[in-house]
Formats: sequence, structure tokens, C-alpha cells
Amino acid sequence: MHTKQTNRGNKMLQEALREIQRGSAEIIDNERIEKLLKAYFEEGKSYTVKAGFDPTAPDLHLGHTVLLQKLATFQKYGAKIQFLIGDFTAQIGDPTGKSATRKTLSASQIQENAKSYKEQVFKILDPQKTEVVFNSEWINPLGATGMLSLTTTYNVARMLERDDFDKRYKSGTPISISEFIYPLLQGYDSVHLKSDIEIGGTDQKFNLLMGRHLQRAYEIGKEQSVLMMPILEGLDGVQKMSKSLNNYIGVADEPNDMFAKVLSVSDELMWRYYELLSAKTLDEIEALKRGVTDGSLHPKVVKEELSMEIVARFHSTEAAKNAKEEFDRVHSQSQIPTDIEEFSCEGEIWVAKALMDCQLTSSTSQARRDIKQGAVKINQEKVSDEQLQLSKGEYILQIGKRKFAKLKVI
RNA sequence: GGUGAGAUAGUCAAGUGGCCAACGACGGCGGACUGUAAAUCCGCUCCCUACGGGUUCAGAGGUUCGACUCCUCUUCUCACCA
Repeated sequence: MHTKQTNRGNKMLQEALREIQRGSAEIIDNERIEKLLKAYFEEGKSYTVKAGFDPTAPDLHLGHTVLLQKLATFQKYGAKIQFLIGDFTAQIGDPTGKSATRKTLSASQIQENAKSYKEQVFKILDPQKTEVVFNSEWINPLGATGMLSLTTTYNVARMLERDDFDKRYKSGTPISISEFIYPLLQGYDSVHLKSDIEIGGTDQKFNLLMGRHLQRAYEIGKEQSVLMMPILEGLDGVQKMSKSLNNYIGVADEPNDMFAKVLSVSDELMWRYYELLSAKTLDEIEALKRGVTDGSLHPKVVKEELSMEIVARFHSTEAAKNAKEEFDRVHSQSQIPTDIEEFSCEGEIWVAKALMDCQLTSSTSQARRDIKQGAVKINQEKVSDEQLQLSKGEYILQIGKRKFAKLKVI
């Protein structure tokens, strides 16, 4: 009886470890993570996992949620999350990966961004097991003395070992002193919070290790383990997901958009998204993979499931269901979407002008080209005459498969 | 501070007096095929009611019948030297 229970406990521990390691790029001091989990399963002891977020960019996309997903997994296995908003450090700007000194943000801007962060994260995290903290809280009281003693724990030569600093130093691009302080402060957060584990992106390695270094230097009696997650690929499947590359899925995207975007990723990338974004267990995902391989499951169905899961997370199950129905209606049955943006104009209007006014094209030249290529439809009928004039009435304008507008000519 | 190289469309990158609205690649858009997947194939990709017109090749001038191409100045980037 006793051994049986231990075996089961052991099995649960192994599964928990598998889920925690899932998708990770690198783990430093994995043994400690194992010990913490063991203590949780055997004695119900909790531990802390820290993750820091820079409130510099106001809009989150799925790339950011990879970390949140991992935090949620930790919560499932007994962790208390220290959700750190780097309001103080944001004033400096993380130098990671930057080739030039970053502009600093105003305090009010940071506050605003921090607020939108909080709104989004609890769609994934359990608020009961999350502590939201701001690092200005303990960095401000540090004062000049505290700051000075912090800087004595590290030296310039080692700081310059960092790739990005090294490049900038060699090329003569300015590095401000405050940027040197950034990693120190981030590490100091771990000292103050006495974190057991810190997670972050692979690009944060240097900063994350600084936490270990400082915890040792300040003799707090532990050194945090570090778990690094890879940077999520964007819709193209190659480059990292980012707003500037326009290959992102925003957490605030409309349900229909979100659904369509997820469904448009390649089959290969779909598994990556499953691994890093889905709340499904590894076993469940394995089962889906097997289904696709042996032909019993159509990849599209599997992808739809993922799309639904993601839409449901950021909106609602109902929104997800509607998004799927809408998608089927428009694309599988090539019907017209239910809500299309409406425009109106007075008097007769030339098609090319109409397409531009409805924001379907950027210029009349582009509109003409689209017509020439047979991409334009009005009320489901292909348009071939570039000179066509639209008289009074209502029209559904369409370019390609995805762009629609309703135009009322008065 | 000195010297040399460079700045071309969303990005990279040809063009070094007329054939240049500017090769090519990538991206993007559209079409075919599909599962709005990937892969593949084809077309389009400055603006203008257009077999024509207008504005482009860092910015400002100049030479010339004519300049992205030559000259001068300015701004910025890169490399080497001190």
C-alpha cells in the first residue's frame, strides 16, 4: 500500500517535470527545480517563480504569452508566481539586443502600460497564486548607498563580455552607465524577492544569471534556478514574432482575426505553437500528432482546435465558436462575412475610386491592377471593366478572398 | 582631427551620360492548386480615369540637348589612420 502510493507520487513528479521542461531552451540548475517539486509533492511546500516584464511595449502578442503559459504550468505544480513589473528598470530600458541606447519612457506611460499588462495576464494566470510586484518599491529605497554597494559586486570587464555591449564598445557606439546598471538591478530583484526560480527568454540569459550571481553575493542562502524559453516564431515561421515584422497575433486581436491568423500558420509551425502556447498536456498533443501521422485526423481539424483554444483564452468559448462558424461560412462556403465595414458616398462613383475610399486599396492604380487581375468582385460578380461607374444603390465590394467592404451610394 | 568608401523603391541589391519608373532577390498582393497550410506554377508591385501624363535614385545647387550616372556644397553611414 505504502509503496504503491510512492510510485504514484513519483509518476506525478515525473510528469510535472516533463511539463515544466516542455519547450524550454535551456535550464540552469535543473536539480534544484526537481528538489523544489519533490518538496511540493511530498510535503506540500510552495516555492516562488519570478518573471519580469518591461512595461515598455503596451501591446502584448502571443510571443509574450509563452512565458505566461510556463508560469501557469508552474502554478499547477505548487508555485507562487512573482509577477514583476519593472517600472523602475523601464526608466533605463533593457540594453539586451540593442545596438543603441534606448529612449527612456515617462513614468505615466509606464504606469499605463503596466495596467494593460495586468489586464491581460490574468487570462492565463491564476490570480490567487500570483503576486504582482513593482520593482520601484524596493529599488527606490535603496538610495545612493545601496546602489553603490550593488555596483561593487560586478566589474566592467565582465560586463563587457556581453555580446551586445562588446559590439557597441568596439564600434564606439555609446553605452550609458545606466545601461550597465540595468542587469544589476534586475538581478537585485531576485535578491529582494528571494526567488527560487526565474524564467525568461533566451535573450535574457545574461540578466537571468545576474540574479544567481547577486543572490550569492548578498548571501541570501539560495541561488535561483533559471529556465529560459525560446523566442516564438511569427506567422511566417522563420522570424521572431514581433509587431514591427507584422507577423504577430495580438492578444487583443478580434476573435475572427485571431482565429484566421492561427489557422494560417503552416502545419509544422502548428506543433510549435501547440508546444509553447497550448494548455493541452504533452500526452494529449502526442495523441494528436499520432492521429495526423496515421491519417485518422486531418491536420486542419487539429489546427482549428488550437485556434479555438487560443481565441477562447483571450475572448471566450462562445467567441471561439462564432469565429469558427464565421470562418467556415466565408471560406468554405465562400459567403459574405456577417459584419463588414460600411462606407457611403454621394452621387455616381468610379469603381477604382470606390475601392480606394473603402480602404480596400491604397491607390486607384492599385485598384485598376486588381481589376485587371480579376481579383475584384461586386455583389459576388467579377468586375472586368475598369471604367465601371457605380450608380445609386448598395454594393458589396470585394478584393481577393479576404477584403470586404459595403458601400452605399446615395 | 586626417584619409578613403558609400547613401537607389517595404528590405537587400544592380545600374557609373540617353535603351531607366530603374536588372535581380526577398517580402507583399492577386490568380491556379488546396485545408485561406506548406510546397509548386503564373501575374502584379511609385502616383494620376492612363496606349498618355506626373514625381522619383540622401538634400541643395551646377555642367549638358539630356543625369541615378559628371562637378560643387551640405547632412548622415561605414572603413582605415592618429
